[in-house]
Amino acid sequence: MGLDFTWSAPDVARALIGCELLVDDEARERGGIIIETEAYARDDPASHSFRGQTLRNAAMFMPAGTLYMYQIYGLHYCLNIVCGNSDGQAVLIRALRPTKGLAYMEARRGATQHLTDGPAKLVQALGLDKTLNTTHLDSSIISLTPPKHEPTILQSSRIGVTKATDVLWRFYTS
DNA sequence: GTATCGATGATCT
DNA sequence: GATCATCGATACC
Repeated sequence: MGLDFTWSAPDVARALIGCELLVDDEARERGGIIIETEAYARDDPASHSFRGQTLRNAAMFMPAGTLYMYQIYGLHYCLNIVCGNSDGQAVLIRALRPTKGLAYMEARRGATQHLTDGPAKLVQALGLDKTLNTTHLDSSIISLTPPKHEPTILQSSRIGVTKATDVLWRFYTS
């Protein structure tokens, strides 16, 4: 069982809850348990892919498992994993529960609280940058480990979007 | 604890 | 010129 990124984005978003996401390069291993995700699809007014492929969202139309990192509000970066069949689907990683590399992440964030409780915060804490965009998970410094036991999954409408607010594609666990 | 608001710049219309 | 898949500071409860 586990997880197949060629699944639809909502299925992958649900399956990612409880997985441990670790980043390991020559500096330090750091990461945590994924506790919040959001799915975005092709025919989805809230998705970057809704109006078709552009330079920014090109990664979303690449094969499943490709990483999509974009800059938002001119300041922050967010991390997505592409799903489906090169058809404009992706899952936004919104929050982690830190498990490893606390000191590294505290240094990256300049704080000891709220290290990874937001999509841009976790990117900063993990020390990721836009060079990961369009690269593939399997050849990146990021690894994913499935949960030992399925966590309790809750869902809601997506955060910070004004379109398709009736779609319950935010998945999280307490 | 919640609410509001400004920062800041790439992207798209 | 408008729009952001956000965050942090501030004010208030």
